[in-house]
Amino acid sequence: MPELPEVETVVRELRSQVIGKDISQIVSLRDGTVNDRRENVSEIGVVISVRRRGKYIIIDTMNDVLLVHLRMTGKLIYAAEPGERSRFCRAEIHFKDGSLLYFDDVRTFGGIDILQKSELDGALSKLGVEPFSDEFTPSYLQKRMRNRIAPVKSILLDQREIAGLGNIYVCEILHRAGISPKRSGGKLSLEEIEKIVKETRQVLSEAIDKNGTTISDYRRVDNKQGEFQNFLRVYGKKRCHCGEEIARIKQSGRSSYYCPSCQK
DNA sequence: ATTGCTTCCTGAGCGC
DNA sequence: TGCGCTCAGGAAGCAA
Repeated sequence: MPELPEVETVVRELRSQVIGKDISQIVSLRDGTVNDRRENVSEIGVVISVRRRGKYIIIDTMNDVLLVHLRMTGKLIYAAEPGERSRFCRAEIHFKDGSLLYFDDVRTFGGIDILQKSELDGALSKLGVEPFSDEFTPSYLQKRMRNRIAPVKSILLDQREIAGLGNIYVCEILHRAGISPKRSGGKLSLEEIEKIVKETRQVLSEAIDKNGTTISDYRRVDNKQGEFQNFLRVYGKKRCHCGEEIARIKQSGRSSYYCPSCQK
């Protein structure tokens, strides 16, 4: 499930593959995957830059902008020339030099929006702070947690509060911070909030260094897997390093893994 | 304003 | 071998 480290890995790899290339066409192989929201449909143009905001991939071109979200099972796979499509290929981005990006997506939740540059800010306006920005401080998080009765797990997953965290990394962050996912956000001490901020940056940095976590579908642009799945401490685990059995509970429809002994 | 549930989708894994 | 069931979950939409 691509979260910030996986999307960041894809963005870095896309930069080295597609910047400077001229888009010839975008082929939609399934209704709903590609959404062209421009008023005037014309040449998209050369790729100027590739960026990330939360879990969104932003591909800036000369004339427009492509906003890609991988959701659960989306992948962007580079090929120097057209070959056999995967069974789950939903779209293709073709370049004038003959190379292309396949957009594969088993569960079809992901998509590619083609926007006018002026629409981009609006499309991203609801997203909260970036974990690596200066705005993500204990004081910011404390304000967002204040008086909240919702579990800290749910608040950290909310993209309007912090952009980029998903189920796997929130489980890992709370485990490293020693905080139970069941705790109400409003009941956390400043010291605990400081730990969350520190461990968020730490876990995400380590995961980016390992090119993300491949549990099932996530792949890099060259179709390789990430390696951080080998360093997970709690997500999908049976036993904690302390010897205690890892507990698994459902919180708003998602699995939370935690160690009842290490996380209070 | 906050919260939590439902929905979208399809493959994998499991019991029988 | 194959059927039916459950599970995985990001985020929008909606109801309370």
